[in-house]
Amino acid sequence: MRVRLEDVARAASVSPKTVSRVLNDEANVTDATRERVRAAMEAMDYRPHPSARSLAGNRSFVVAMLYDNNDNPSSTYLAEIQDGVLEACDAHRYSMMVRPLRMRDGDFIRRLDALISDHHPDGVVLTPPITDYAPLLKRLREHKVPYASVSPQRRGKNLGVTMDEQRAARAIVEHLLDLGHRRIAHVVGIANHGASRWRLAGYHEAMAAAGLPEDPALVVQGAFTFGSGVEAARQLFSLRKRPTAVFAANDDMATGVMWAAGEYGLKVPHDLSVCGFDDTPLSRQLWPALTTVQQPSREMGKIAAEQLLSDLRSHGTGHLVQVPFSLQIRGSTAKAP
Amino acid sequence: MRVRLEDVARAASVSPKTVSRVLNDEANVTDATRERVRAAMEAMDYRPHPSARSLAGNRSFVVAMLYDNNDNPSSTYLAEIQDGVLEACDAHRYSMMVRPLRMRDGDFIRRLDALISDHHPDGVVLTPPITDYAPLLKRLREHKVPYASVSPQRRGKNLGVTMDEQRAARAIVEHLLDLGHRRIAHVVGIANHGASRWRLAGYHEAMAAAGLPEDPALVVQGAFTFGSGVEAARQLFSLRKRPTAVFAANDDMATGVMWAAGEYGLKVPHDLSVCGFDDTPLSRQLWPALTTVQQPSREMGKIAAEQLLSDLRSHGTGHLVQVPFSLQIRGSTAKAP
DNA sequence: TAGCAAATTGACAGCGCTGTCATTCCTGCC
DNA sequence: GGCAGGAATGACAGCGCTGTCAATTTGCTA
Repeated sequence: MRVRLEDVARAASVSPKTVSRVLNDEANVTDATRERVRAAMEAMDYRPHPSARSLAGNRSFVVAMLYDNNDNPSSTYLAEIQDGVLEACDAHRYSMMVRPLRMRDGDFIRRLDALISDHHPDGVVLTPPITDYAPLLKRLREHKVPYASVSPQRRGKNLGVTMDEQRAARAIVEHLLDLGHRRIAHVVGIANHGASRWRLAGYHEAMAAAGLPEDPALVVQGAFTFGSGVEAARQLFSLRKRPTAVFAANDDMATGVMWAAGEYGLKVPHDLSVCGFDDTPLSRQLWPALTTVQQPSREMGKIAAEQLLSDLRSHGTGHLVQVPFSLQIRGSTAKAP
Repeated sequence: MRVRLEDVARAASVSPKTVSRVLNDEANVTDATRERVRAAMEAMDYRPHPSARSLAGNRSFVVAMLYDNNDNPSSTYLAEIQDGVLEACDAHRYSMMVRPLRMRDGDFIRRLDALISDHHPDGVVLTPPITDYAPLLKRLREHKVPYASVSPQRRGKNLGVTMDEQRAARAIVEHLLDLGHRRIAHVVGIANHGASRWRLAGYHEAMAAAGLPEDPALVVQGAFTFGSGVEAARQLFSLRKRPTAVFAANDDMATGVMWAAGEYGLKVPHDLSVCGFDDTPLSRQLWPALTTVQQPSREMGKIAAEQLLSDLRSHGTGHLVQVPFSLQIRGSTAKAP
């Protein structure tokens, strides 16, 4: 039979309420008592019943991770964030609930309301690109459901985690500049995504800092997919003056660029340098391996969830954490021809 | 304030217990009463409190989806299954919990036990490759937690969903044979995975049926990844007598094969036909688009969850459903040179 | 039309915890 | 040594629902 809090209380010779206090890390328990209760819990392998805690304590121990599976960056990216969030939730004995929401759907808010009234999550983790969708944020605030974001566009006093993508993008373009490239193209991601904007801004910044004139033909729209990378590259390779390097806003598109290079008989990196962003597993499997920016997605998911949980525990302790990036210089970039 | 069952009862002039009966689709309620209660629920937008239901009814309304994120087929595949499972759970007002478990880790069973004692899932959905891991199944039975599987290797009286992958593999190889190919290679997936075995068996079957001699050099080991596809292809292209067609056990490896073809100056499909398996989004983005077998992963996840939920509701009503496959003949395969 | 079984409905306790508030146990200090 | 005041602990009700079983109504049969 299940071990209950009452059983632990009896074993530790205290009242159930005291065990509850220890369980919830509440104040006003002497160290000796706390230790005794802890030992009893341990010895009996006590597991609190989440539903009972939830019912009595008016909280759910559930964190919902919201994402947009329509307009999403890539399933690998989301899967990694999910893993990170899950790890953090696990560590704090929270459970994670995942929730696809399609921003473009009319019933977006209705589905959010349903999530909240059906499951009462204690908090929510938002992932790109829905970190900055105003109606969503408004609704969450109305329901008083705290949230933390992964790579939000607006950096306010909100919780979550970011990376300085603009500086990272600038750094990778500077790497190309250092290699002697001057005609450097950029394949942009989906418009309105923060990722697209920051990476483009970093590209502009690096080019401007190098005193290079902007050639609008070298900035091509993509959509974060392999296919869009192929198409963007075809446009670039059809120019009278081809670029000698392409910085794609993510690895999938960069892979598409490398693919298209093959079609045009361009050898990477001899004739063309290519770099991406994200450091997906794919980038290491390519040949040559892709120069890219490591974005620690899993870690970022974990941090976002931790900030949320910390803030749930004691309001005001959550922050917006910035994680460092690191360039992964690999075989796909080389001296300009 | 929250609408409670009691409020609905008052509005419908019945006892709380009767509302509960309607909520749980129990027998012995007159149609008139049932209707009246339903109307009241609707009018008041009543949402039962899952924790209260769970606590009183000794069930959790939670379905856990277990997967191996170490040795997994691909995150896209898992993400699609997850979406399907989630859809089914939502429809039945269950919540879904995801759970990575590493089969190769020593604490596999401990983590499973923790999942069960912490969250008490009413049922579990298993995904490849952990659908047939004996210690896992044993433990689930010991805990009396019902499970349904996606593509289990053993077809017993268990619940879940399958596709006749062997016949699908045979069909796609026959497609190559129809195009006049005789030297057809196969890139195998991770050993022990059902998917690898069935697809290989289908390949053998088709070749044998066509009366073609087996050339062991044409069967190369891969690992379901893009990179392993590239390497396998390099082996194949280094043979004195190259294959004219390659059937890779999944799309990622097929993409790798196409990539390697470029390295060797082989034009797809002119010099080499390539086909894959899964019909991932990637397969349509490639140029030429990949001939492959459509595996309706999302649908399969949904079906597996539905069978599980059906069986939870009334024991014995869940089945092992077989879904049809369909060949997606696209640009990557053509007449033998 | 009485009489009985089956169908329908309801009363009530209790699932395992936590919030509230009362009680007891310590301190330090005059 | 006695007492105020805060720290530690406990008693008890109740969170919102369902299981059990009792009460009532209904539908038949004789």
